[in-house]
Amino acid sequence: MSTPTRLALQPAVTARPLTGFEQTLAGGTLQRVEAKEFVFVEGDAASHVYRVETGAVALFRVLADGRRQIVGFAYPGDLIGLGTEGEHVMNAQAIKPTRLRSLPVSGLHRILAQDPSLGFKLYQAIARELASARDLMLTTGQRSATERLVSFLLAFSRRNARIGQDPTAFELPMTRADIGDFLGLTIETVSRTFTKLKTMGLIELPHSNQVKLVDVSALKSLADGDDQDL
Amino acid sequence: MSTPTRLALQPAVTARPLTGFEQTLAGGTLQRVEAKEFVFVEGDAASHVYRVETGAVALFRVLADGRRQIVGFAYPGDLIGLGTEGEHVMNAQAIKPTRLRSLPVSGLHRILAQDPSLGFKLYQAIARELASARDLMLTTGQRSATERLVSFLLAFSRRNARIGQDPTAFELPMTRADIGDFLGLTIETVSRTFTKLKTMGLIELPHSNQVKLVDVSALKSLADGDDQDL
DNA sequence: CGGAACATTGACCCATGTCAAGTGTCGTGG
DNA sequence: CCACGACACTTGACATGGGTCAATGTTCCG
Repeated sequence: MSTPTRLALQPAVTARPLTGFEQTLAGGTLQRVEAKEFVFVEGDAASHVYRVETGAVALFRVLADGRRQIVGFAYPGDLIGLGTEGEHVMNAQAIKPTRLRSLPVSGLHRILAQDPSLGFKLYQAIARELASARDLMLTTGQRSATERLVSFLLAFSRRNARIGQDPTAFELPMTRADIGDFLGLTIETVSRTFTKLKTMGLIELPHSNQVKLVDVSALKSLADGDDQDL
Repeated sequence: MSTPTRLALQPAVTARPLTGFEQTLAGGTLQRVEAKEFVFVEGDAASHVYRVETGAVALFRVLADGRRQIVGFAYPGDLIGLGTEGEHVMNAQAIKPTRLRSLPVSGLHRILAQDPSLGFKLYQAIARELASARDLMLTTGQRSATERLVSFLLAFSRRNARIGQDPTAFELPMTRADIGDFLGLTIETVSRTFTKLKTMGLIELPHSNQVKLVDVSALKSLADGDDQDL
């Protein structure tokens, strides 16, 4: 699990941008985290909230026997560390070189006192987070490896569309192992499923981390069920 | 899926009691729902928040091919309908005769204006909800049928302990099908796993819905990984 | 150039899904 | 009070998707 270079602290929760909160956070401290460095680990005191500026962070828990469940990835604009008070229940580890802006929770409380509407905004932010957690449950719950991986790729595509980037070609910041631990599959199954989609002509893989969606509608019908955010 | 007797409306989210909010809700309208009746369905306008007084409610989504993913059960004291604005993304169906107290969302907003701290309370309530959704992901993600079912039973046990009831004997309000759709297993696997636990002498099943935990520590070690709330 | 980390591929096996009876249990109507 | 039907649960036999173990390929970086 590599060197847990702890950096800071707070309960784990991703969330979409949060206007109003934004300005405040803009004043926060900017920090760099190398790939594989931890932002915080389970049990750390929950003292800061972070916004990812560049890079990507994985949020996960580890079971007693070492299996790892990634509960989400945080990309630029996402918040991590929102959630419980007290101790972190989650680990947050950068999966590539990442810049974060942090705000101490104490500061958050100060702002809350000044701007009462912030509480409601936090509530909305975390509600969105909950929705995406439930989407993952849906994805993970009773679907086949192919359905899971395709849902994952389509979620990526949607995210790209939202931020104005090419929804049919993107670079995956995470390894097969990360994807597997996110979707509840093994590395091998993830790999085989990628190969299968490639063979079916639905995607192309110029490099193992670069995905091109060739037949989006076929992919959509493969994903079948609902699936939304992730 | 039986008669969808719609009753009311709001996005789906369970949550633990919520002091302060409590009094307000106490003034809400009390209503009865029969087993299998719907409190709200996907697509309904999200107009009310409910607190379960007695009974139990299942929250679920349905995939295109008919598979059903239950994302949570709401028991007495739990709130449902907190979450998104707009339309429900979830179905809420009583699994036994249930009494609910409801508060229109408009009322919620009015109170929010008067009591700004409520926003933060809502935030905390939903954060707890998120934590339990993530626990379910953990349970569902990469664990065996036995681990899943045992985690489920232990979560029930913990809930009972919390509300001052016997943590070693309880009645399950839901069917095997419900449990299966919650844990991502088939009815048959759920049934077989119950039988297996019984054969191993870890539980007793006086009736199929009545569970007695005989060897809790053995069960705990079977559940292995973390698991918390559910 | 060499080694480490990641990814792919193959062969095999097992847990769980699927299909199909069969067995309670409960409520209703005769 | 019994008989029937509906439903939920259990159990068995079989099929299969994906996990496991192992070998090989590829990419990247020192």
